[in-house]
Amino acid sequence: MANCDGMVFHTQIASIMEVQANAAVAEICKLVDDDYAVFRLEITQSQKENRALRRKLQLLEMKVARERVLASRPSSVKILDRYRGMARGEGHFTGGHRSFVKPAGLNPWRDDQPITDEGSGTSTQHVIVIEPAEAVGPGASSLVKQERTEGEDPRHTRDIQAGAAAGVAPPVALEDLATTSQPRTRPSITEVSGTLNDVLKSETDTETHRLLHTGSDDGSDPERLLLGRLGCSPAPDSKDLLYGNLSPRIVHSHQDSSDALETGNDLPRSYTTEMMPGSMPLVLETQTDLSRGDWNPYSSSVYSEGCLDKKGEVIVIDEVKVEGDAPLTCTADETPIWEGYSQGNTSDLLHCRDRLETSLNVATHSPSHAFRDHDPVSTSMAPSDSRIFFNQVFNSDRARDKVRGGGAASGNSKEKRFLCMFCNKGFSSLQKVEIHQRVHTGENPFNCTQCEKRFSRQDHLKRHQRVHTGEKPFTCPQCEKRFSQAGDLKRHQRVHTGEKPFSCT
DNA sequence: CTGGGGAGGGGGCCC
DNA sequence: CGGGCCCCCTCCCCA
Repeated sequence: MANCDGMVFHTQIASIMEVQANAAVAEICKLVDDDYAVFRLEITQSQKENRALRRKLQLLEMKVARERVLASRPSSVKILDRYRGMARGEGHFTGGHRSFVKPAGLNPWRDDQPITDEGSGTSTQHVIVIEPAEAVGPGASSLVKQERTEGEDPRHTRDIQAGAAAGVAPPVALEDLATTSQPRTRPSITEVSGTLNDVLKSETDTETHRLLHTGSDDGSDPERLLLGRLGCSPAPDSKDLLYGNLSPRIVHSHQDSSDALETGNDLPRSYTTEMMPGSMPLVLETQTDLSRGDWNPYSSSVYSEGCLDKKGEVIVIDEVKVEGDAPLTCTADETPIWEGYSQGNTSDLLHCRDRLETSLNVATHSPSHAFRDHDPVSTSMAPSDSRIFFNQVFNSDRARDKVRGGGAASGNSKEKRFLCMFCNKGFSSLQKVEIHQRVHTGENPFNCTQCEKRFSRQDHLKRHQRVHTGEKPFTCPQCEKRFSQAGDLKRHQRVHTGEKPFSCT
C-alpha cells in the first residue's frame, strides 16, 4: 500500500516538474525573442545610420572632387553643372551630347568607394556621363546615372544607354522606371543627381531606379531618320547622278555625329541626292533659303512628305534645310563640263552654265541671259539647264530627245518663275508647273468614264474621248480622210505633199 | 517599211 | 490668274 502511495507521489512530482520546466522554457524563449527583436531593431537602425553617414561622406568627397576638377578641367564641370541643372529640371542641353558608360575605375570621385550594403557582394558602378558631341541634334539625350548594382546588372545599364542613344525610348519618368524595375530585397540603387539635397532625399528604403533623362536621341541614326519614317529605301544608284563637289550642300538633320564623322566627306547618298533639287525628286518640308531665290514657292507646300519617283529613284526627305546654291549635276553620260567648279559660287555656276549652253548648241541668245541677270531664279537654274536635269533624272532616250530637239527648248519668252520641285524646270504659271509635276507624281486626276483610262490633263481626256465618240473633226482636203487629232492630219498631209522633213544624217 | 491611231508632254493664246 | 483650247513634237503600237 505504501509502495502504491509512493508511486503516485513520484508521478505527481514528475508532472509538476515537467509543467514548470515547460513554463520556464517558454518564458526563456519569450525573453530571447523579445531581446532578439530589440537587437534586430537596433541593428537595423544602426545600419540605416551607417548608410546615411556613408552617403554623406561620399557626397562630401564628391563635392571636394568636383571642386578639384572644377579648378583643373572647366569643361567637365560645365558638363556636370549642366547635368545638375537637368536634374533639377532647370533646363536642357542646347547642343548635342553623347552619353557613354564611364568605367568605374575612371570615376574620379568614386574610386575605391563602392557603396555597398552590409554583406553585399561585389559591386560595380556604371556612371553615364554626358560629353559634348559635335553634330548631334538638339534632341540628343542626356543621361546621367550612377548605378550600383549588386553582383552584376550591366544589362540594365546598357539597355538604358542604348535606349537613350537610339532614341527609341521617350523621356522616361523616374517613377516609370521604378515601377518597371525588379523588386529587390535591399536598396541597391544610389542615384547621384543634382544637388546634395536631392541625393539625400533619395535615400529611402524604397527601391527606385532614378534616371535622368532629358530627351531622347531621336536622331542618332540617319538611315532610320531618313528612311524609317516614310519606309523608303535610298536609291541605290542615286549617287551616280551626282557630279562635282557636294560639300557645300549642308543638310541639317538629326544625325549622330559619329556617323557623320565616319562618313566624312562622303555624305550619305540619301543626303547628297536630297540636296540636289535639280536632279532628283525632292520632297521638302521647308524651303526658305533665300540664297536659292524664290524658286518653287508653291511646290514645297504641296508635297510635304512622301517618296515618289517614276523610275524608283526614291528620295525621302524629312525636314531638311538646304544652304548654298543649287549645285549642278550631271549623269555619267553627260560631259561633266562643270567638273571642278566650286559649288556655291554663283559666278562659277554661271560660267559653267554658259559652257553648258554652248556645248549643247542651245541658243545662247535666249532670254535666259537677261533672265539670269534679273531673276533670282537664275542663281539656281535656268530652263535650259533644267532640261538637262530632267534628262538626268529619267536618263531615257525620250528625255535625251527633248534635250536635243524641240520640246521645252523653245519656251524662254516668258519669265518662268515657277520651277518644278522635281526637275527644276521653269514654267510661266502656277498651273503649268502643277500640271507638269503630275509627270513626276503620276497623278492622273482626269479619268475617262468609258474606259477607265486616266489622264493628267483635262484636254488630253477630252481628246481621248473622241475615240469613244468616233468624232474625227480633222478632215484631209485631198482625200477626205478624217482624223481625230490635228497633228495626225498634218502628218497625213505629208503623204500627199511628199514632204519628208526628216532626213537621215 | 510605211502609214495610221492613240497618247504623253509642252507652249501659247484667249476668255 | 485659272481654265479651256489649240498647236506642236514625240513615242509606241499595229496593220
